[in-house]
Amino acid sequence: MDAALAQLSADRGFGSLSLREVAREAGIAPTSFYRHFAELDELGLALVDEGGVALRQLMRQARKRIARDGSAISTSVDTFMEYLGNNANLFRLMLRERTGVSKPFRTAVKAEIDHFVTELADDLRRFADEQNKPLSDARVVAEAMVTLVFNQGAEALDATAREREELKAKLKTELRMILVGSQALAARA
Amino acid sequence: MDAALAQLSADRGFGSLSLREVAREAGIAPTSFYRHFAELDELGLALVDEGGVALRQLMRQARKRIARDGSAISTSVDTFMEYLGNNANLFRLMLRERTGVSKPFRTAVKAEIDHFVTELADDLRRFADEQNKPLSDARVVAEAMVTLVFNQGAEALDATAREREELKAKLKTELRMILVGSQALAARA
DNA sequence: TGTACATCAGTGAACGCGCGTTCACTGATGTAC
DNA sequence: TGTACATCAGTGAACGCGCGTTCACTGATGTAC
Repeated sequence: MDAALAQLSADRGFGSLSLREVAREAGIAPTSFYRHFAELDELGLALVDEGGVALRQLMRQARKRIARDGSAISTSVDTFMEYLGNNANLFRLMLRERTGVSKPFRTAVKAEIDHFVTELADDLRRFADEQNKPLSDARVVAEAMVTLVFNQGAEALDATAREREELKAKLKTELRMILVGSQALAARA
Repeated sequence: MDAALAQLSADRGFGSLSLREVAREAGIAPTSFYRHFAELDELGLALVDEGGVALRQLMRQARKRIARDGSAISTSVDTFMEYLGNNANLFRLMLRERTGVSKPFRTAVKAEIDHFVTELADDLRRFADEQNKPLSDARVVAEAMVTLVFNQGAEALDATAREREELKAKLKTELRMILVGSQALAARA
């Protein structure tokens, strides 16, 4: 699994890996691969699972920091970007396969993201209650936020440190617009 | 080019096409391919150009309809989805290669989308002036809108008619949140 | 109008290559009695 | 504690396959004079 991850990059997707390449990188004979997985996709799906674990860790970490520092949007974005840097290839895999060519991959990644969206929607509702600022369509808000975060994340992966900071600032602005917009729509209704 | 487009689907990306497959579909010998393009990627980039043309048509069409029917967000989303249906594989290509594995493709698609974002930002500013409702960060608003539209578009491509309607409704809500949010942020400043 | 020539899209045979997968086999480690 | 056996991760040789690309060649269409 490490060997496969190591070969991912902006220019190498999981789909372009061959079993023989992965085995070479892992330092084993191609035939030995079958001792561990029935086929290459099985390894890929195991990696997606790992990605899901990383997402749940990320969420717990963000919650902890928000409880301590406040500033939910800014703290969340900072935490996300930090995780992105530390697990670059795992996120690369998730981001790419989300809209990739293999249905099992798309399904698996979407399930992980869906779980993430659900948790975020819960947090948003709780947050809205605490602050007494009602939100309209919390689930839709959460989906839009996650879409924007993941898309900017994909850009950030291959950006310079300077560009990364700009992306973070832009992303925070976008999330604030959605949050404020949702509050405004709730107030109108 | 038609032969290549015809082979794209949810489960077939451009990257998984072989020159021999395309030639077979086109009804010519593999060697004849070289009479038209130096390599397969050259054909792909020609298709991305076609996609850019479709995007510009889409924008003109949407402007015309908005001038006639009003309701900018709703009309734009409807027009986009209609185009999506009529040029499914062209959009599939753009959506996939935007974050794909080949740098020339990513660059080409991003250039087309960037152009689209710039035009949308102009429209948003003009619209804000006419209605006398100032916007904050029109460019950021346009980018967020385009990100959401394209992502929902990718989902819509393989959805049933019923799911498509839900996606449209959700997308309109999301765009409204961003627009209203941007107006609210401008009002606060 | 005829003639000579250039261009152009097409062809089939052939090449070397990396691929996924099968097979029968090896030797180390773990387990039962 | 010793012995017999099972399990497990590993191996190299071999297979057939589809691939991109080259080559020398064909015949139709377009162009110059």
